[in-house]
Amino acid sequence: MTAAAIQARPATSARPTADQVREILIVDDHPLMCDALALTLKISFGLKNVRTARSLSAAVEQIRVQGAPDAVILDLNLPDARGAEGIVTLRRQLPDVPITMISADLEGAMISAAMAAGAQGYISKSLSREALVDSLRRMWEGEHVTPEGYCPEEDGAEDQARAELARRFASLTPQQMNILRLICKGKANKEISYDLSIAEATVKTHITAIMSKINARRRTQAVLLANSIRLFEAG
Amino acid sequence: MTAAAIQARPATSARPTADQVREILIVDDHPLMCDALALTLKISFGLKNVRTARSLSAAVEQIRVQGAPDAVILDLNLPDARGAEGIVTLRRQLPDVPITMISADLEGAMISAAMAAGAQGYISKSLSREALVDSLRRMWEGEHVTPEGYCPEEDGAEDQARAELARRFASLTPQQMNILRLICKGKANKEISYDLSIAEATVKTHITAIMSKINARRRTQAVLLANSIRLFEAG
DNA sequence: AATGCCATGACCGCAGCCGCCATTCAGGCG
DNA sequence: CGCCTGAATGGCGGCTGCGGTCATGGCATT
Repeated sequence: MTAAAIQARPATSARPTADQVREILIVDDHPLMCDALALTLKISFGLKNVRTARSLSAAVEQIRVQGAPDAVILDLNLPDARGAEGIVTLRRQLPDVPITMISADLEGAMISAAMAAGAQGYISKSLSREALVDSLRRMWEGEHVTPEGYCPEEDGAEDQARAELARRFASLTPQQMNILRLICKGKANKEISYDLSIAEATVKTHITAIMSKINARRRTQAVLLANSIRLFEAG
Repeated sequence: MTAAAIQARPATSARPTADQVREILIVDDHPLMCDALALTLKISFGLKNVRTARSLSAAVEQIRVQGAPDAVILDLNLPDARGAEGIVTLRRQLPDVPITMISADLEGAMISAAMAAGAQGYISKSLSREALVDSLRRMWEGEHVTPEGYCPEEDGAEDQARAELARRFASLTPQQMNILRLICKGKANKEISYDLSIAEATVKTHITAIMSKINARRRTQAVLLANSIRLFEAG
């Protein structure tokens, strides 16, 4: 499955190069960081088309309207998506586009979660311009890039299982993701139905679909699975 | 409640000293580490009474029979207790005894979890003899000792809330802890009853008691609370 | 006698599974 | 072009069984 996804990249060349990246999308709610990144990219890579979005939902909508970019830079902590949710969601729309995670938090567990979810790389917000540019170029050439201090702790099998799990979560529809998020806050079906202004019966139906997709039987298992790949961070 | 527990320390001196530590208990399933620690302690502190236990349950039983030691050194990964469970359990029996966590894993989140659960300090297994002895002495004098690279990220309020939560978990009875552990694996009541060879009705009663103690209403909330202080690590 | 832990069965509401319908969108075809 | 169709998504109510509460009792320690 993994190999197939990688080979699905349009075969303009056996090995992608950074030159192919013409249009990029930055998703970050922090305006300054957004501008700084955009400027750096324009200068260092000569990019003209740098798009930005302030939230995950805005990014999704923009991709739907304006089409797919050639690369994405994604903040870990967005107003509507903390944790791996952002990657998983964008992976649905952009199966072949390299997604770079950017964050101030360099905790090992978070990095592995992001990589397992399908990120092309993970870089620190406090990186120097040169290092940033270099990391991005390497990612756009197909390399997986992680911060220095991070050792992959690749058990192989375990990591692959988490990637498979991330793929399952990626198959959830937006509404299903909303409901799962509330489940993972410990809410009851009735509360969820009120929050989303739908009938409790509908909530249950969605939950059944979620369970089926992620291969869980009890809702507690769903919570555990979501937490195991850090789908939603504390909030 | 908190103040009472702290003041319960025998008022032999306003400020405890390392000299008061005469008898110590090491809880570790790794025989070599156990022996190495015991030897080091005997030499460096002149201790004669070094007791050992290979599992959490063995430690609990030994304390019940032989009485309380003056200090405890506790491995993070025991066969019957991974994560903060060990601290929480021993804290029940030994509210006034300094418990030192020892582990190879230096992840920040795990350290804060252990400290919030009531550990006196946290030291690495790969520490030099001098550093080890020094850290232990400082802990036994009342100081809270954490590894070098670790910054407490004390939000104060948040950390205090977690400590309060750990105290609540400490009030669980052994059987309740067993049941909570299985709940946190995503098991259904019927499965739990089978695993523990009791009636499902009994399981439910225990769960109600657990919920009441940790202030949760749905079982998913219980799972989230347990995970938030890393009561049980993956297994 | 009193307290704390464990265990049980009966009761009730919610969780999870079923079948069914409305809307939307993409594509095939007269 | 209009129409049909099928797949995907969101939505609903009913049924069964599990999850959570209550009242009760046995057993050990104090």
